[in-house]
Amino acid sequence: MRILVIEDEIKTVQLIKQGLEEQQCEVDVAYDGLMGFQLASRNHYNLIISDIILPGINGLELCKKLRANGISFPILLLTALGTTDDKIIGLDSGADDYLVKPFEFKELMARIRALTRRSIGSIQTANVLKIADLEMDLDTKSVSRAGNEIILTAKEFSLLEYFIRHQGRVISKAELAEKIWDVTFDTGTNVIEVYVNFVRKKIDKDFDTKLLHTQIGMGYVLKMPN
Amino acid sequence: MRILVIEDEIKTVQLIKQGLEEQQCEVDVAYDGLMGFQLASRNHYNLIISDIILPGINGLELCKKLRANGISFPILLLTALGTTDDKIIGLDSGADDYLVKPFEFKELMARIRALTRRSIGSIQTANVLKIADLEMDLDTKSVSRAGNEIILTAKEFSLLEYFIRHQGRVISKAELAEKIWDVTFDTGTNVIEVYVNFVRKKIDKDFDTKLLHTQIGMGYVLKMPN
DNA sequence: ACTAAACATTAAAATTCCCTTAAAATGCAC
DNA sequence: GTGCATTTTAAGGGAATTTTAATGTTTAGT
Repeated sequence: MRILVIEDEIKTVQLIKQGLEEQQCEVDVAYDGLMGFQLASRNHYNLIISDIILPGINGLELCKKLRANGISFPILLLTALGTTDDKIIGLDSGADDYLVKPFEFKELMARIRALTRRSIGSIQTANVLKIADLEMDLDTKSVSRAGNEIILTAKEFSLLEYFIRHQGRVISKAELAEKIWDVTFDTGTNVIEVYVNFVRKKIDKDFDTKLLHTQIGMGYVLKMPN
Repeated sequence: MRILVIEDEIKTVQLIKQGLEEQQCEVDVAYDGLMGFQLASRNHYNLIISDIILPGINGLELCKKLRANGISFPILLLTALGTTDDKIIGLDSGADDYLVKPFEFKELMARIRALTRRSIGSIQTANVLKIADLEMDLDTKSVSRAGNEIILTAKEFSLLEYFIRHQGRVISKAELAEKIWDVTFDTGTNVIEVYVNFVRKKIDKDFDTKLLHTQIGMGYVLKMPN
């Protein structure tokens, strides 16, 4: 776990750095906003902890700059500015969490765990897409509904995957043709209808609540019925 | 944006639900932990807001159960339990954020924005067009007025979409023929009148304030009456 | 108030869209 | 190449949508 701390107050830095290192984290420290920005741009971190009041660029501008540059790792703002409006400005400038000084160290640690859980978890947890009782495991390429295994062919799998990833959205045949069949314009074929029928037979036929619906003239949706 | 609120205190629910709906969020409500779990398992949400003290399963157990079941959308715990240890327990049971009651509503909204920013890969918009209490979701191709769902066919949808996009402007039949029916000149048909009638039946008939008006000799306007 | 034009409404006709089935083509392993 | 599974094409039928057409109502101008 790599963490960047941006803070000019030596005492706070010491406290955080020591605490984090006890949890086996690698900690980099920047003492002003510019240095923080440079470090964050050049290296990959699991988390940035930043003060708002900083020499050079302040923490809010730093957040915005980082986000504008496409840097997406979690940012926790840690500051003495404690009014509700301060918090709103902080969060809206791109931070993921906001903790007001003085704080208890164990709360900081819990918030750090919450923020970093995702990035770590995503490596370990299985790659499973879900809607209602229908599950799709992208690693094992297996699909099941209500626990019953469903065997799909490659095309059927791609099609269903696209539907699950865009569940709730009505997807036009033109879009499916482009994304699943890689054809840009209609070639007067009905493959899509045939494949929707195949998928339906497998995921919906034996079940009461149908998931794959057609909106005539618009496309298909995968969703729970109302 | 779909949000699930799990809370047994009616007043708090009212406040949150109303505030979120003003921001064009779809809000589902569960009044106890079990119902919350069932809704969260069956549907896809962008965020769950849950109280800790709940009838049935409490908020902490709910978090753990949801995470154990592979449900990964953000959870915000909202509770009166404000000690640091409460927060730590909450965050460590799988929640992403923890807000102590009483809170200012605008802080809740800012935290919601921060939590959902990520999951909405495309912040670009929830893709909703609106006029008065009439809403049109371009993704789900669904339309509602004052919360009541309205089913439209493809042509009706296109027509209404054109009206909403150009609300307040008087649109001639010639323009509609060109934009919606792709014909450049009049073929002595009355399809447009028929379809305006269809749309009116669905969006205006059951409501007091009519939105789709005709300006004889000029065309149609979608607007609030004066 | 009367008339012609513009629009609204309704029902039936025409068409499009989609589902389904089966057969043909393709790809793949042996 | 043969046989099997997958993918694509083709065709028929049914239902929902779209259009036409006929009739009723409102509006604007005289």
